Amino acid sequence: MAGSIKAIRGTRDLLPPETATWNFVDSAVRDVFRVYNFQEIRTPIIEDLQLFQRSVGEETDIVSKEMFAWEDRARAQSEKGQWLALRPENTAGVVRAYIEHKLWERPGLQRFYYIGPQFRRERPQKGRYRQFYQIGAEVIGPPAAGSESPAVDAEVLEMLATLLDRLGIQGWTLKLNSVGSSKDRPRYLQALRDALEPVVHTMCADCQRRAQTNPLRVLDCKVPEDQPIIEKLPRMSEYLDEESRAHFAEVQKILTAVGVAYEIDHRLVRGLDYYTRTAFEFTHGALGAQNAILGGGRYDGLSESLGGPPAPGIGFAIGEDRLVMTLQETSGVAAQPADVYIAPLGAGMNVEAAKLARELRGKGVVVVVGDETFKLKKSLETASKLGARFALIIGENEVNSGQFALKNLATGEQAGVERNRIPAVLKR
RNA sequence: GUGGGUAUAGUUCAGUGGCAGAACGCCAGACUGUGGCUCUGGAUGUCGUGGGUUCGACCCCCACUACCCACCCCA
Repeated sequence: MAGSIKAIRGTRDLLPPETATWNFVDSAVRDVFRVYNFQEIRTPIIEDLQLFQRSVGEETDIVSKEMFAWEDRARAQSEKGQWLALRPENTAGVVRAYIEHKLWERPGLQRFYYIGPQFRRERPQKGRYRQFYQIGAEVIGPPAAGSESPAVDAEVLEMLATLLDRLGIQGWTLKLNSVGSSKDRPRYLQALRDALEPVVHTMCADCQRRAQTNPLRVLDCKVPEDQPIIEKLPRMSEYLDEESRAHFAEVQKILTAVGVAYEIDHRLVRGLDYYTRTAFEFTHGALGAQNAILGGGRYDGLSESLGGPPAPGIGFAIGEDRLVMTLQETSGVAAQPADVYIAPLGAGMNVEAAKLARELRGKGVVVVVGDETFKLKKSLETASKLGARFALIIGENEVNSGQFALKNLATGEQAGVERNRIPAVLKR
């Protein structure tokens, strides 16, 4: 319809039967995370803009160009308005909540997971939306609780591998790198800048820009001509101090021991400023250009940069839209059909149908009810299209005799069933 | 933000400077209370929006918008 209101750019409606796949993913996630003792956290969709400036980083594309942000009305004339933003990711909100509610006072490590919408004002394309959904988890806590342990990193990665396997996703790749601690990073960045300085003018325009704004991103460049240069650039691994090196080695040792396959990718970098040390990405070939199905890493200094106590952590975010996409390209999930379609036949039968439907639903039977004005032919046709297993006819004959006509729509068999036996017959 | 492609029925898509099409779907019918298969009939479109050229534009031109793909960035 021309002129009618449509979903706004970059947003979309998720309709049945596709929503069945989303529900399948959600429940698999809750199942798997539960046995790792992760618990759900729900944070607001709106946050103080500063939260993202101080965590994700003011210079990142996400914060500098892609935020939905606005100034809230001031409450008093003397005050200035507060800048609010739709969350572009959820780790910052979780860490904010951790600090705000003093969750370090709780025993041990905090293990949270979340499932929810995130917002970035990017140009939409395959696997990229302005409102998109992330499934994420965070492990965070005081160092004394073991939050810095490489065992935590390995456990999180192993959990992800378990989840993807559980979902039946095949052909994923785990890419792993260490981007260094806050002590390692400046030394590496300096080395990178020094190495780029004499050669950057021969590189692509994007790299020349990146060399200025975010030298790590140069490693990401896909321009073929630049590859020989990038291969010769210093690697992060050469600039890790002894502690970081041992940490990363231990993560790999455990992964190998538990049988999770990974690839070291020296050029893997993350786009958010808060990441330190272990960084990772799971990719999948079926996704097109946006091939990262999930990404994450350690953020040892994030709590402090938000005004909290030392609380190292590690987390990840799964792009649920992309996950569902790979699932649909491989398997797909069928919507649950109705157990029975009740076809009331003739005046007064809607009442009988409603009574029976209520009883059956109380016993967990999935019931769809037709209408007494429908011709039987139409009711049966609708029942078939819905994929119902049975059609139950309620007409004068049935009410008088007490024998209800129950038809198996797959076999075509039909039999009279006493009213009190109907639930038993319909049980799967 | 940049580039390319696309825009016609609910969906997937044909189409020609001179009355708008197919398939699937939807609705109805093929004698009484029996679906799937088949047959028959029907409805639905301001041909994305706004301008322009023309006797006449769904078709040609311009602008805009949206969607798709890619860059960028990321999940």
